[in-house]
Amino acid sequence: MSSPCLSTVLTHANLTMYQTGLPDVLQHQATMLSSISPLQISNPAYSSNIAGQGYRQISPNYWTADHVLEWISDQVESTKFDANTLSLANCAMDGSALCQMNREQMIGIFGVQLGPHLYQSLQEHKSKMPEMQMLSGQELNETCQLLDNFLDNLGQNFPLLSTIKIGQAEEAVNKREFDYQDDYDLTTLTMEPMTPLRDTGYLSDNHSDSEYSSSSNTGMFGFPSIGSPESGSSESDPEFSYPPISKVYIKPENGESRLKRPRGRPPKVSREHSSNIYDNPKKNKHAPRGTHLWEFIRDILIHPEKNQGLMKWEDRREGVFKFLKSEAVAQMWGQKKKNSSMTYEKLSRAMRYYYKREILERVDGRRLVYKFGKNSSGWKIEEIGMTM
DNA sequence: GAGGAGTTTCCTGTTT
DNA sequence: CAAACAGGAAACTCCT
Repeated sequence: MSSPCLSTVLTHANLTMYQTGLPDVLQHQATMLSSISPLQISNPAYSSNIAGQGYRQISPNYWTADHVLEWISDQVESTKFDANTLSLANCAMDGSALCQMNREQMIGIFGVQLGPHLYQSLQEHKSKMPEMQMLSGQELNETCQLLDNFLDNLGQNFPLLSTIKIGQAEEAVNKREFDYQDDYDLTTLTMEPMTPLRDTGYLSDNHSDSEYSSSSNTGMFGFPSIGSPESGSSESDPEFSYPPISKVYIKPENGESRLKRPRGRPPKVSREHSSNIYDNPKKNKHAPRGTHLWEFIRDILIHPEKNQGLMKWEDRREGVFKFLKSEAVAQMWGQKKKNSSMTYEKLSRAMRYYYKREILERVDGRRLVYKFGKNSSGWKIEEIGMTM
């Protein structure tokens, strides 16, 4: 995925966000928002995604990565800038990251032509939303607190959710049980029937009802960071972010039961219950095209705010990296692919396929360590345009 | 509808 | 001994 046409990807991102994603989001919001206070709803980070109104009504600080893309797209159009010369990896950031950049950095990233224009535009947007700028500290804190409580409650039914840490909220909220880095440990989780994670290897059969039925996503992380809620942030991944609140899939609509099989080889149906794992009519387990594992991994690595101790660079220049929380990363990948039974075991198999394609290189003798290969892109400091 | 890409799942064996 | 690694095989979805 070296450098796809920006406009194509932007279009894709918007499609994903506003067409594909919206019904889900709305549905899920309808379900969830009753438990969320008006404050949360008034939080621009929320409303933006609920309404899909784009970045204009929102302070740049709260732009999601999709908003940023949308904004860049508009600026590209208005300046008649040739988007093909833009690296999408450079656009993969959310509003808060964007706002931290000074003019020179923007020029460095977006070039002398587009950079100043973007900077100017950003300042204008900022000045239009002064009150939004004030919405930090306490209000954000309260929001996070509410989310915290909300998740606590939710966590009673959905154990994994209680392990979620709200992206940037970590600064605003006391760490406590949210602290993903410290507390998140899949091995300690009890997978209730609804979260059919199997750490024990290949006892794979009973994803049965749970995995493919209504509360299917419950075993996943479920939260966007406040700064980049449920939106995309990279070229490869319009949806990339810490995942949105777990979607609570309610029911098949209008009886249109699509018996969609999950992706990949079906889990063995023998051992315990060979129930209808495909009974669930609603889930399409396949993520949109353009979502590749290596890009997902790369995006975690190049976005420290999203990394949160999941992975680290061993050798930044050489592209050597290490999984620190392998199962957590696998869970996130699974969340992204709407597959709650993803494990590091499976993820690593996919990683190994990259050796052949030279997207990754083998690092012998080091566990959980991989290296980007010559057919990967978007991770080098020069490509990204800023130091991490 | 065929075929390819990119996984996902399962499995057996090996290495750390 | 457990966890990670390796890689074959089959199955699956999405896309062209």
